[in-house]
This record gives sequence, C-alpha cells and structure tokens, in this order.
Amino acid sequence: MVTIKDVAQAAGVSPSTVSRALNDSPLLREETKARILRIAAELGYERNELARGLVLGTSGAIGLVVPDIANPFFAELTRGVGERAHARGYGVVLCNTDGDLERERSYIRLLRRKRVDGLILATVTADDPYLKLLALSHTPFVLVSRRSQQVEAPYVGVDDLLGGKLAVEHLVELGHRKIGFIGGPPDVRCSQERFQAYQDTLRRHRLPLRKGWVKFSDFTQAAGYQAGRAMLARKTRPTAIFAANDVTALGVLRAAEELGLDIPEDLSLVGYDDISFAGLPRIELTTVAQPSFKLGQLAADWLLRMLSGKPPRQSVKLLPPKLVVRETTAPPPG
Amino acid sequence: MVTIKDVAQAAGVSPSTVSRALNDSPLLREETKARILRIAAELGYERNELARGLVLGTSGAIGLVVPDIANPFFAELTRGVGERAHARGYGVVLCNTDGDLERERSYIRLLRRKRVDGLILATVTADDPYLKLLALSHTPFVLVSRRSQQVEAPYVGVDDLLGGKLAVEHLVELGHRKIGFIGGPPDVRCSQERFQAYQDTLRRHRLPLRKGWVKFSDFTQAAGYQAGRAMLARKTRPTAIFAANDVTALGVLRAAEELGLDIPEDLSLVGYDDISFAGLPRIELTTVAQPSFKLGQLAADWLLRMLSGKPPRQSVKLLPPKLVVRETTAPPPG
DNA sequence: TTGTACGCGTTATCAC
DNA sequence: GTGATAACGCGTACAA
Repeated sequence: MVTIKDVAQAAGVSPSTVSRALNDSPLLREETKARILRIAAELGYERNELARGLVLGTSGAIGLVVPDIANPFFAELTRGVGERAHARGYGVVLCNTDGDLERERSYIRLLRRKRVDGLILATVTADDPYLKLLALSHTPFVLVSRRSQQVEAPYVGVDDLLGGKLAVEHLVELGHRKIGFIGGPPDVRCSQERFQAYQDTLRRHRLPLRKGWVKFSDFTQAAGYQAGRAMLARKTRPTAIFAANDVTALGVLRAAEELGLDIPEDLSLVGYDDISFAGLPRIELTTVAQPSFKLGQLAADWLLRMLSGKPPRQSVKLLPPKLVVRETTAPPPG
Repeated sequence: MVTIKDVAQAAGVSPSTVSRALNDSPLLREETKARILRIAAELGYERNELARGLVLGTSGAIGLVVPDIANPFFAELTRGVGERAHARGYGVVLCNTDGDLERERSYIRLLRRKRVDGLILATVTADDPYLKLLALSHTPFVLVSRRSQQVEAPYVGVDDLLGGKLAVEHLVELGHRKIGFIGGPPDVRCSQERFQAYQDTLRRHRLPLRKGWVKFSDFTQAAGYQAGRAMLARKTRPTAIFAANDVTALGVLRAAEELGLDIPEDLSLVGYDDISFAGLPRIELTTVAQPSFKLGQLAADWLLRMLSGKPPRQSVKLLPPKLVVRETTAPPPG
C-alpha cells in the first residue's frame, strides 16, 4: 500500500506537507497542493483511516446493533442509519443478535474494542444491567425503538402506548369484546408498552382480560404462528387479535388459515410496524405504522450530533404512530 | 481509555509484558500472565484494535456491499455473513447502495480507506470496469449472488441458468404458451441469466418470444408493480409471468389484483428467491428457492479463508436452486 | 522470563 | 510555506 511517505518522496516534499495537502490546509501554496494531490492520485494513494484514527482518537465508524435484520422493520431502520452515517463519511458496523442477550454484549464489547465512535442500539431489554455499565463508559450511544427502564439515555422511538391504544380502540369500535394479544419478548419495553396499552384500553371499556388470550413470543413469524395456533385452538377464542408486530401478525395469519378461520370474517387481526409486506394484496393487514426509515435517520443524526460535541436538544424523541386500516379487521361474527 | 501502559504500571511490569499476556504468549510465566490479566480486567482495559491493526496490518473487519438491505434476500444473506464473520472475531461494515453504481464505488473506496481486510460484494454489474481496478489492487474480495462477465473472481451464487429453466419449464408443463418475463436491472448478470434461461426454454419449446412480454426493472416491489401493470394492460397479454425475484413478483401480484385478474386462474406467476413472505397464506407464491443465508455464510467463509492465506479450493461455487410450487401457478385459462 | 527500542501511517506542534 | 519531531497504542525483534 502506498503511504504518505511514498507520495512525499515522489513529490520531493516532506510527509507533513503531503498530509497538509490531503487535508486541504490553508497554509499550503495552491500550486504545491495541486501538484501533491495529482501525484497522490497517480500513485493510487488512499489514506489509511486506521492510522489517522489512532492520532485523532476516532475511528470514523459507528456500531449498529439490531435484533433481527431479516425483519423489514429493522432492515429499513438500518437503511436510515446507513444513509445518514455514510453521508457524513462514517462507516456502519452492523451486528445482528437474533435476540440473544449474550451476543448483544459480546458485540458491544467487540465494537468498543474496535473503537467505534458511538453506538446505536435497537436491542436493549427494559432491565438490562449491562446498559448501566455502558452509560458509565465514555462511548456515546443512542437507543432506538427499544428503551430502558432504568437508564436515562438518548432515545428515539415511537409512542407505543398511543400505538397500542390506536390498535385496540379500532377493534373495540368495530364491536369486538373478546380481544387477544400476542406480544414480543416480555422484557422488551416496546412490547410491554403495547401490552400495557392493550390492558388499559380493555379496562377502560370494561372488557374481559383473559389469561389465555395473552401470549408473548419473540417477534418472529414462526413464534407468531405458534402463539396464534395455541390461542385460536382454545375452546373459547378471541374474535380479534392485536399482534405487537407485523411479522408476528403474519404468523398468526397462517395459524388462522390452517385452522380454517376466515379473516376478517371469523377473526380480526391488527399488526404493528407497517412493513412493506403488510400492504400486499390478499394480505392487506391492518396495522400501526412506524416510520422505520426515519427512526434510523434520526438515531444516526442524533448520535452524529453527539459525536461532534454538540449538546443533545432533548433526551427522548417520540414519533407518532399511525393506524392504517386495511382489510384484516371487521366487526365480530354474529 | 486505559491502555497497556496503564496496566503495565499497575502491574509493575513493562508494556511488552502486558502485550504478551494479552496475546497469551507462551514466553510468559503462567503466574504473571494471570496476574496481569486480572489487573487488566479490574482496570476495565479493552484492547485498542485500531492500534493493533496498524501494527499487524489488519483491521479485523470486512466490508459487505449490498444493493438493498430491505430485500429479505439480502437481509438473510447479510445474516449469514455476520454469523460467520463474528464467529471469527471480524466486524462487518455494511453498505447499502440502493442500486446506485456511484454509491457502490464510493463505498468501496471508503471501505478500502478504512483498511477492511476484505470485501464481499453483492452488487456488481456484469460489465463493471471498476472491478478490474479492484482486482488489480491487493484487497481480497469475493462476489456473491451477482458476478462479473469480465473479471475472473471468486464467486458464490446459485445456478441461475438452471433456476430460470426450472421456473419456465414449470409454466410450460402447465400448458402455458404465452409467457412473460420481468427482470431486474439489465446489467446485472443474475438477471441476465434468468432471462437467458427464459429465452432458451421458450425457444426449445418453440414458443413465441414477444418484445412486449419482456421488461426489465430494478428488483423492487414498486418497479415490479409498474412493469406488471404495463405488461398486463396490453391487448394481448401473457397467461403467465416469470418475475426474476420475489419482491418484483409481489409487485406484479398487486398489479394483477388491481386489473381484476385472478391468480392463478387468469395469470400464473413465478418468482425467484423464496423469501419468507413468499410462503405466506393467501400469497403462496410459486418460486425458485435460493439458500440466501447459506450464500452469505459461504461467501464469508471463503473470504476469511483467503484472509488466512489459504488458497481457495475453487474460484466459483454454484449452489443448486430449487423449484417450490405453491399456488400462484395453474394451467392457462380456457 | 522480562525489558528496551523501534516501527506501523498519520497528524499536531514546533521550528525554520 | 515547509520540514523535523513527537505522539497515538500496540506488537515484536533483540538484548538482558
């Protein structure tokens, strides 16, 4: 690899001069600057960001930790982060935990050893004790989509209490009285809040809250299918289900189909996220939309802002969810 | 941040001794090694991989460039890469090009400046001249899913000639004689090969090959919708369409739905990839399955093998595709 | 078995 | 304007 020294030699100047030319220093004569740049290009010189980072104390990269990149919600979020980070010359190191807490920690350690300038975490559980340690360290980080209960950290997400309410109120308005809930991991705050909203809304309307109509899974299609089957195979089953994310809802859809239930005639179904596959013809899932791409952009903007030393404008940013009514919801049968 | 110097001081030894302890050198007495490791842990020492990389000439990271992380095919592929890379302590720097050639190049430059140890490219176009330059450089890379026509580079993918044949033969066997094709970007090899297979199969069966029944788009749902509408709105339209990937096929599905065409009664549809959403109830897309996760694993394994200096076993690895018949295909109407 | 000295490629800070 | 020097944190010949 050609280094700054090689360029210096070829140009008959010192390495420092080359460095200055590369960094467009105003101290240099335009003429020499141009000449050095030309020679550097001819030699195929590419700055070693590793070495530069060592001096400057920055790696020019941020870490992004997501639970499941195969979930379109996180894929879109990742796109948003990448777009903003790359625009400012930052690299994005992606880590996929598959919901495994141990892997999450191991990734964060890896990322810190690599001296990423900051972290975006979309994986934290509500009571993660490790987060406290991270908060004590000097690695800036922002939480996105999933927040912590204990640590007051920068967070960008969607108002899930409102989103959950939107979903369940919609079902209640349609006339449903037997409403089930299928959540994600029970220790994930957004799942908890959607559940909380479910409970609150049922209570407000004095509707029954049955144990068998509540299940927690792990936000995957397979788990949604399992939970759906279990819930729908009961002797008395709900006439509507609020699934705490779209891929889970799609799993429930399959379970219902297998059991010979028609949607929405026999069962109404509401998801959460509005991934692009929710709007497919014949699926037409009613859902609560989250601006996933924008969430990623915002999280990146925020982190980048912290990295440039500017103070955060606020510590929590909550975007509004939006109910998207399609064709998986209807009044209950009978 | 605590460095090896700090640990050395605390332990009353020299920095080199600490370095040796950290690297588990056999030269050290077990006792001192253990003591140093303990002290390092107490101090919260984390090795600076940047500095280490500068010395060792390696960054411990690989770059992954994909055209569209929101396409589940690439999301799964990314999972595969991540799994294998992380298992060996490598970080994965993800870059999403959205199909933009300029962005691809700019990302590759960024990645090289960051001194990633190697590259996995899932974005190359068949005649990309930049690839030649890359091949000349000393950055190891492997191509996945999309190969080059000109540069003989390590490649892992699926036999698209066979995959395309599987798809079209299936339609022919069902009795279709008017078969359309909707491809991806025309300069992407896998799209070209699926098209080639389409043409070959039609010719072999002496079936008509009409211009209006062939369209190229960009492998997105939106583009599939556009192309589908255009093709299906013609006076004489095909009775079956082979879409070169699943998200495109889902776009066609929407177009057909809008035009009041029933699938598979009025129109048969075959996709490619077998993303998880293809198997959804009510969608049940007939498609050609690609082992996307495995493709990612293989690509990573291969690159990592190259990085460890071992010679590649071969330069091209072609996995077999598999036809998955579901419910979007049936004999033609009438 | 451990310490010393140097180098990896770059930038900041002094000199000139 | 430009060059020399030190420093970033680490690994490794070489010396002790």
